[in-house]
Amino acid sequence: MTDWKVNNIDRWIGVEMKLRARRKAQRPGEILEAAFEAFAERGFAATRMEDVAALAGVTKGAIYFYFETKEQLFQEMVRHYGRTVLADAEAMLASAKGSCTERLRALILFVYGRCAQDRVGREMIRFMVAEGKSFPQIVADHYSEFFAPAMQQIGDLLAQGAASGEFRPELAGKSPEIILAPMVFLSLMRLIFADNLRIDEGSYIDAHIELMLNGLLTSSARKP
Amino acid sequence: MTDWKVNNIDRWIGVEMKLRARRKAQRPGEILEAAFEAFAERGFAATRMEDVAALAGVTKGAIYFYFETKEQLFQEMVRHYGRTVLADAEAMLASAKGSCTERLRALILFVYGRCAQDRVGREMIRFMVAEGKSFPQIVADHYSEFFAPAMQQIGDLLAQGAASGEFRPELAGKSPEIILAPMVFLSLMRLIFADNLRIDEGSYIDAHIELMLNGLLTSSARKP
Amino acid sequence: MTDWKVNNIDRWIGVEMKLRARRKAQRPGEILEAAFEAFAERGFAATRMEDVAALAGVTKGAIYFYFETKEQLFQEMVRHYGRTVLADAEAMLASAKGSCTERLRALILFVYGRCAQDRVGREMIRFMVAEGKSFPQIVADHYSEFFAPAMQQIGDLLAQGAASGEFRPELAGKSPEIILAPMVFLSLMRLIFADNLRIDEGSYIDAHIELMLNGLLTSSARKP
Amino acid sequence: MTDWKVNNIDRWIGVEMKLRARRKAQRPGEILEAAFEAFAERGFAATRMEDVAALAGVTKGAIYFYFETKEQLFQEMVRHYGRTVLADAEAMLASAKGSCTERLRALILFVYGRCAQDRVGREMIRFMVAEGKSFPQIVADHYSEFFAPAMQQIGDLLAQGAASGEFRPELAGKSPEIILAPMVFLSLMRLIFADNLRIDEGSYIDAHIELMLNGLLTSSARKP
DNA sequence: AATGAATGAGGGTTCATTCAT
DNA sequence: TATGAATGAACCCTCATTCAT
Repeated sequence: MTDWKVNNIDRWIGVEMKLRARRKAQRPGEILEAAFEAFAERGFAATRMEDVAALAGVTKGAIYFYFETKEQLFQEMVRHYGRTVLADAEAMLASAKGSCTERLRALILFVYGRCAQDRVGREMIRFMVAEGKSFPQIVADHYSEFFAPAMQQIGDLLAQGAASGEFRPELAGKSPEIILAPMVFLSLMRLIFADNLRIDEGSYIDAHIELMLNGLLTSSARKP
Repeated sequence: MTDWKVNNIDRWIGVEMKLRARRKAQRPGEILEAAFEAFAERGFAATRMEDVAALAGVTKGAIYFYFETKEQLFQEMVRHYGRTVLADAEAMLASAKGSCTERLRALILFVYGRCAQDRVGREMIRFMVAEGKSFPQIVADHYSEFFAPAMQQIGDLLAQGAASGEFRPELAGKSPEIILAPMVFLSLMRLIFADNLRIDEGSYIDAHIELMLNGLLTSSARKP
Repeated sequence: MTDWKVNNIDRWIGVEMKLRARRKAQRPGEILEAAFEAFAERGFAATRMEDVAALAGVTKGAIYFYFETKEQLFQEMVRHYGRTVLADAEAMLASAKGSCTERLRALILFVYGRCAQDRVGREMIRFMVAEGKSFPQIVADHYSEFFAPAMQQIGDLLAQGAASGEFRPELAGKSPEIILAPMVFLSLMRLIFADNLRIDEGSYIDAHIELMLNGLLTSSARKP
Repeated sequence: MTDWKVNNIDRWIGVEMKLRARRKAQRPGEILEAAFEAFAERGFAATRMEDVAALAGVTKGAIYFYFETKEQLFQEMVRHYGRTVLADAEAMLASAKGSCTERLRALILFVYGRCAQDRVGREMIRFMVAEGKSFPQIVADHYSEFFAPAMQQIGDLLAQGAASGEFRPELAGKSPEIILAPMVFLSLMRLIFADNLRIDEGSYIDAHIELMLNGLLTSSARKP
């Protein structure tokens, strides 16, 4: 056996091991991605483990090495994709400067980017609507981890604006959800009508912001 | 044989006949109702024909006397419950009087009653979101029969208001969807969070209307 | 009420009653015909009672007024269509005149007409082959009522021919079935290949008869 | 732990491994065999996949790992069992020596062995008769792959015999099917009457051959 | 770690049969 | 007599899950 061969085998083994190790570490993530695509496409009940496996490039059995059941796979997938949103929103808001008007405008734009324009955020809504009844834990988590804090943040911002005289106090105190509603509405329309929806997103967002600010601002805070 | 027996048999026969005839004529409707409840509860794929049958008080086989397949049952159910909404909206709008402001307020309140507060309307949204990809025809129908005309109506009303000087023209022309968005948002939250949602509907609707009108109205049209 | 009306009603009733009476008497036969067509087309198991009913111009329930079960309907149908064949053969043979050669020729031609060219006779073979295992009684009946006596008849005729010096005795005594085999073979090919079978029936029958007689006849009985 | 145990475990593992590997490779064949038995016994429609599975020693689901549908299972089974027959006939005929008379005698005997005495060949006829209308492709295949070439072969042999002066030309040219008909007839009788058929096969075959040759041969070719 | 053959429970659908009308 | 709505037992097929390899 020559040195040449030994060296090459060693090198091959090294490469192979790294590849396998990397693949091994990535497998769960790949499966979660595949699960997202599959469940988003056909819903929980109509998706077969084999669909997920095929998308992930593995076979059915491999999934069961990482996830106990189809239900657990779904739950972990939703949790995986639902994690990061809120933290970013808080960071964004904390670093934002300027008047409450400017910060509200920035917040709305930020959430558009995260929830309406990002497909993942949109599909989360679909999962909540379509499968929420079968997975109450997921819904509860989203409520306490995302929905309630988000409303709280907007409420706080509105209260600040009312205190500073920027926003009309009789509106700012009520139902902060209304501020974000048009964004969720757009997400929903995209979920339902997909490419058939003919809405110019730019002007939709502009109209949304202008209408809200127009309605919220006190006379003195308005531009002349 | 006593009078008692004769009378009771007669009565029984009479009742029975009426019941039979009545039930037979009502069967399809009863099955559609049961299908609505079952599909709304668990989604299309996870609902068994036996669930529907049990809810309708018949056996599995009986459903197939009226509906060819599970898919057809679902489609006819959605069509059945989706039919009447728009006609009413048109009638309402045609008969409405007063300024555009008043008519817009009336329209929003009407749609709340029909889509957000009525469970059927709400579940229709769920069907669109959850099963739309598997039933594109249903989605297409709802787009052309409900969504597009509804947007058209609101757009017309806004244009009238702009022409009459009631609404700010730079807002009235854009994205009429935004006007209704908070209503759809409320429906969606109810679909997802059900009884966990702590929103006072009355003040939510008030805030919605006030904010929208505040945003839309020209300075001269505002109340002093 | 006028005479005119009375007379016409009477006449109508009379006609109607006759029609109904005639129909009533014909119903079982019509159903048996329908059963023959349906069972011949798709086999016993794959034929639905509704198929039979539709062909007979009645509804499913009506069949059960005349026949207890699907099995009984099938059995009575086979019995109905299997009845008449043998009696005719005997009559034919009894009245036939001439040499054994001529009578054999006549017998073969007769059976061709009854079994190979007649669709009913052909389909009987299909029923025996396809459903015989599930209806052993039918098979047993056909064996004792048709097959065995028919073979007996041919055997007798062959024996007569051997005794009279027309037929070679070493062949005439054995396996009379062989004489009729080509006819059954033709039936079978028609059952299987239907219209795809390109066989000239006339020359087939001629060849059959000539070959058999050639084989059977003694040198002295042959035509010069 | 004793040697005894070690040895036995080893042996068990070895046997088991071989069994598994062997069984896996044999599964499709085993299922086809089971399908043959089941479909031959009860017909296509009346046979349940569970029957086939039980005969094959697996469960229902396993069959669907190898065959898409019941229809495909049936078709592949028929194709599987229908394959080899004709090739052998050609080989046999090519290698046969002697006069046309001798070769015809050999051919008839060969086909008896393959079609009448072999149960598989017999049941093929049943499948054609009973299920041919539902599986026209199978029938077409058998016509072009088996029936037509077989008739061609016999026709050729008869023509040779006529050319060589062995066979009477006026018979040899017509309907070669007649030569084989008694064999098919015997198959058919066995299919229908099974064990109730009292025919001595040996003398039946003798009679068949003698009668045919007697009919075919020219005076000069006959034995004195 | 991964494969994939195999299981078995379950669901959609069919259809022989019944029975009130 | 005849209808046809309804039943309920099967049957075909699917698919989550397991496990020997």
